[in-house]
Amino acid sequence: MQQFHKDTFSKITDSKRDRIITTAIKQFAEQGYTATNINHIAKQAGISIGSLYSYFNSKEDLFLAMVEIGVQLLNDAVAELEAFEGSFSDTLERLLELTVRYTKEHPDLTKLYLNLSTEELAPLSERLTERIEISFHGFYETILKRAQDKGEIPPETDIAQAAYFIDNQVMMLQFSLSTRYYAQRLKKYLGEIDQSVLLANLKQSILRSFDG
Amino acid sequence: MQQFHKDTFSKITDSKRDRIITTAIKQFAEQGYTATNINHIAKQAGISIGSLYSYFNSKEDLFLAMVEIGVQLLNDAVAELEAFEGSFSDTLERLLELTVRYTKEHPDLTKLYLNLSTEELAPLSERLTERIEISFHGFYETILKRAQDKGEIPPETDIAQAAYFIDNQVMMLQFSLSTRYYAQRLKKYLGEIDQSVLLANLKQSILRSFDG
Amino acid sequence: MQQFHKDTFSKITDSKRDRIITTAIKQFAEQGYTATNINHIAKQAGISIGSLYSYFNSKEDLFLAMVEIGVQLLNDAVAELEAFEGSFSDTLERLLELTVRYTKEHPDLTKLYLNLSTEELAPLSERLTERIEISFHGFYETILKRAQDKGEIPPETDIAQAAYFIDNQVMMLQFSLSTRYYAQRLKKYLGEIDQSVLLANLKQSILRSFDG
Amino acid sequence: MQQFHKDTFSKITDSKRDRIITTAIKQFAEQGYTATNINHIAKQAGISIGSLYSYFNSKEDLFLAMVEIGVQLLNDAVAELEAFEGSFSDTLERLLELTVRYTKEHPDLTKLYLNLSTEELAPLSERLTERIEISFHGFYETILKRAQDKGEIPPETDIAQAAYFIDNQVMMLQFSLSTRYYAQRLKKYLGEIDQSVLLANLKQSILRSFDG
DNA sequence: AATGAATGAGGGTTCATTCAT
DNA sequence: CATGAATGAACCCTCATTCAT
Repeated sequence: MQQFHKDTFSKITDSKRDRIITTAIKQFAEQGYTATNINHIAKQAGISIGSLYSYFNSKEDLFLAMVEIGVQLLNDAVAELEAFEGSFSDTLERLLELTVRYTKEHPDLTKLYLNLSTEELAPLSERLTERIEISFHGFYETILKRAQDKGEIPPETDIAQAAYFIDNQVMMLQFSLSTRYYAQRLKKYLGEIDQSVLLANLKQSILRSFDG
Repeated sequence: MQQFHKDTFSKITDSKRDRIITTAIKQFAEQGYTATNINHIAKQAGISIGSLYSYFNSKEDLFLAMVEIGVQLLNDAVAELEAFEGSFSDTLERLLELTVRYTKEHPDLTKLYLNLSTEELAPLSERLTERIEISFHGFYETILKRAQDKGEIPPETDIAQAAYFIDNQVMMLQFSLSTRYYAQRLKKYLGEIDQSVLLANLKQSILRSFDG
Repeated sequence: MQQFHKDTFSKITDSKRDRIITTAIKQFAEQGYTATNINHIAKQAGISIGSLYSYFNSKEDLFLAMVEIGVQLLNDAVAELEAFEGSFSDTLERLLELTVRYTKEHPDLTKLYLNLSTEELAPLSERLTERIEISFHGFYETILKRAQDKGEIPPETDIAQAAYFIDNQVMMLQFSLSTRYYAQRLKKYLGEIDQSVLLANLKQSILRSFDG
Repeated sequence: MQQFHKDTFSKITDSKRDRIITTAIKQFAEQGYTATNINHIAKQAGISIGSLYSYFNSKEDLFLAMVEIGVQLLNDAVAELEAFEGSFSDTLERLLELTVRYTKEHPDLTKLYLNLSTEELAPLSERLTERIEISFHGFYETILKRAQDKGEIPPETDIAQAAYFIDNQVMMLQFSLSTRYYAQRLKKYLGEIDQSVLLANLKQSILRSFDG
């Protein structure tokens, strides 16, 4: 599988690598791909531009490498959750809590993801196709199938579609928790709502949508 | 209320205005705000840069004017729907159909909207705050209240939250219908699904979420 | 003798002509020739750009016409003074007073003149050569010759040079009274000096320079 | 104390730095601030625009840096003169000679200075306020005080004003020696005068202005 | 005569990438 | 390997001038 960074990037000190990652992700997240200045990233990360180019072949690769890191983080978190054995309702609750925690810990990654989903970056996102979103997708199918087996949701439920609808809500939740625009939109709809109430209601709404 | 174009823009021929609007929206939608070249827009629209700047004070204003046009179009469509008097289920069906139609007719506007929601453009979107999204917001509350009055949904339903969750699904639907990234995501979840099936299922899922 | 405005400029209403003159002189004076925008002048003067170009062939001509008007104003003031029959000392005093009055009434004209003297505008100033500065030059020679005849200054005084040195001081006085830079310079040298004291001392200094 | 160039400008080869300085000063001097094209300066100095912008943050800074260099040159020259211990008359003579020499060696710097004094550049000149003109100002006061102590000029002489009047003449001399406009003006007053005669007369005129 | 929309070359500045040290 | 100076195409925007109405 292709990698977006050169081998040298694996060999540098953790501290330097972290500085680059943190800085680059932040800049790309906040300014978008085109408006972000690679030279500024290097300067702010305390390395030379030459070095940056010895770790990544181009701006594009740097960007994709950063996205990949974000995806990996999410993958790890979800994998942890997949092991959880509880009722469907509890799993859903944990999923939402995890989503909130992940998004609050890494708000820049969600912004980055939103940027990536933009038409401007479709050519870039296509270079990522195989790797991205595997995580949640598989997870949803797993827990839904399990719930179906346990009779928690009706046997006639179309699992793929259910997974898709749930993911829609989860994604919008992420956006709402990390970007100004969607936060503002949420506020317009719900005012200064308590987060736990929102999560509880979202869970109930999802659960109910399986009834019938 | 503030306007983003200069008065001169109202005075030019419809054909010229349409060429500018179509070209500008397309470029901004496909390339994003920063990567879009104002001079290219002018050339492609068949006018001089000087003229473009006599219609709009800046790239920013041009962009916002284009977004406003998109919002207006959506407002008009929704207003039409608001007059419809049918069952909640039928109204929902019409809403989804309208969404599909609008999105397919104006895929660039949805892309534009996605761009606008990006953190990079938060400063711009804040210049629009009052105007945008009013349309759907009010519409949802109206039809939900009406449904509640008619006993089609439970009296204890939190209308604001229901509206928000529905809008989440509708927005994701729009993105899925107009941007490569979300289309790809939908395909990963659902394969080459028939659109009418998707809509029917989405409607059922939403309706069920009110039961309980 | 060449004129810098077209005939049409003579035919418009006084009010319109005055508005143009006031606005143009102010802009040129404050922003310099190159940085001044002709279209802005037209707008601010309440006329169309087309009209402006029907009065003047070019930006250059407009500028020169404005300078010419300033020179004419000064000529008139000096001519009035030339008729004065008093002692050399009194004449000098009146000259300085006149200079102050003229400069305070028309600070923009002095700024304009300073701009004109700049190397950038040498090609323009050369188009004015015959007309400009005639006024003061002749005036100085006249009063100095008169003073020499009356025995107020020594017969061996080189009148041309004396005139030149006096004009130097008068010009610097004008600059000091109308431009920020020279006002600041004066303040550095003399602090918050009373103007009448400055004038009195300048007169004395000039008078003394003839003694010996 | 603030500096107008970036650190990089100090690190380049002398030859390159000199080429930039010479070219920039010449262009600014001859065309004025606004009409000067930064890209032309770069090209003529044999460097890229990008490089120029890596030495200076903006056109404004480049301009101010050039002015500062001129001021420094003058400061150095004056400092040299301040050490001279001779009669007041001899000192004055040396001052005028120095002025002539400096102005002929660096005619562009005087033109630059004239530009700077223009109202258009008042905002820029204010960024320089503390540094500029200190040189001559202090020098005049020093030599005048010394002359007063030695009884060469009357004890009641107002030194600040005398300094100011002398500087006026010295500045006009500089302008006359380096700019077309003031050279032309001098010619109108004095014809094709021998320079040494002019200097001698100016010195006498100044000296006489202290008698009484 | 008056208008002001239209033009497009030109200007200050940025930034991804290269390469000599 | 690391550095950061150097490059120059490209971008947003301005403005003197023209010309159809």
